[in-house]
Amino acid sequence: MAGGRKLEFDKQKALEAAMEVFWKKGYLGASLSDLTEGMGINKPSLYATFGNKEALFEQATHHYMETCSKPKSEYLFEPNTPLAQRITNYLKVIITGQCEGPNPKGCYISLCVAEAAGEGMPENALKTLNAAAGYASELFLHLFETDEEAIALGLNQQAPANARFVVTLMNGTAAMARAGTPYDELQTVIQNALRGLGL
Amino acid sequence: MAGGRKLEFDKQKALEAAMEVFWKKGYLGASLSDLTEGMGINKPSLYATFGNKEALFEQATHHYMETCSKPKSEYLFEPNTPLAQRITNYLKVIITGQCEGPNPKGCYISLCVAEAAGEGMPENALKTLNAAAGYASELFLHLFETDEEAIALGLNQQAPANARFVVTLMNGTAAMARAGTPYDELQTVIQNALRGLGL
DNA sequence: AGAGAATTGTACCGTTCGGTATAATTAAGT
DNA sequence: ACTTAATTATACCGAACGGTACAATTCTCT
Repeated sequence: MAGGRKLEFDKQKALEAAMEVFWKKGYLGASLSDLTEGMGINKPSLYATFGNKEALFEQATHHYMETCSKPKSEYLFEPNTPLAQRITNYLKVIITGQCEGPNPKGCYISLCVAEAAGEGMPENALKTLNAAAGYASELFLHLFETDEEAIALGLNQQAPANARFVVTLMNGTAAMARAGTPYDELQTVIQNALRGLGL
Repeated sequence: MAGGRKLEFDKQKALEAAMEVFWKKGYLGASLSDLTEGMGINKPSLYATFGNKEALFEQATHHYMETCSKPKSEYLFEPNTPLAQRITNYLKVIITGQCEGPNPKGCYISLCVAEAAGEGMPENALKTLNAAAGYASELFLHLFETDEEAIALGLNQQAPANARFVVTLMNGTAAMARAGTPYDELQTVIQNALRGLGL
């Protein structure tokens, strides 16, 4: 036995960088040159560490869901907080993530799903993407179906439609953010959304 | 003097086909092979007739706005029709266009704007695209600021925010439609949208 | 019929694409 | 020190990219 040369880069940092490249360019739009440059490594290192472009995309997508998407859902289930306030807090942090910070504008998933409809995306990347795309819908469906206050307000009666409305709006804010709309202008749609839900 | 060989294809039909290719693939995502195949012509014919890929995109975008986008706005200004009904009719035909018919799913402009944020789009294509992207916002801004019933309802007081809400939602339905959501499921957001506006 | 103008198909240009073979490095274990 | 395992950089692969030169074809006008 004998251990070889050490990795000269941080695997997590490289994955984070790959996520940002896909977030900015999409899957097909991100070239290997874009990726290796953003990650600060060479092609052979990329292939040895992550497999290939498709496998890297799957890992980057998983990383996005775990670090950027899922953590924000806690705002929806904060105890001792009215439903309207929870949804407001959630949408605020979602829109903030779409408009501000060091990451690219918009939503990683929304962008890649739009890209995927044009065909040319490999099979496993598609599967990973579709699984991620369903997360927000199921989140709000679960909220409207099981939350005590949501039931009291009757939001559970049309839970699928209500969930679709919120998810549709979040896809819309992602598109607007990507087009350059700043947070201050986009944040106002939250009030309209709450009214649209009857809150 | 002397006229040469006749064009063997219908220029308008070819432009229509190019529009569909860009609608499905985006600007960068549409290769010349995609375009020539969809249009049924060869590359030299394409370059002789439309200039180059960028010029073809500008003409296809213009064609989209004139034939798909602008005609639908008449629903917003139909006389002797309540505002809520006009907006409902407009959104219904918009969502129908995003979900059904022979064209690709979603919105041509919304897709290309999302693509443009990833850089790599040439300058003139960007300018054409940004001009087209502002159309819907200005349309609803004008509606909420000048429509008699809108003013009576106070929608003119926050016309920019109300217009942004509707445009955001339409970008959202475009994303949902592109992801495969059928018309029947998407149409329900119209009611939420009207409530969100206070109608 | 013949000359000139325009469109056609084919074949090609340099560049970039995703992916890899190879050889030079760097480390650990004996 | 020496072997072995792992990572590095360079250079390359066939294919596809946007775009074009060229010759053959098809037309109008004289």
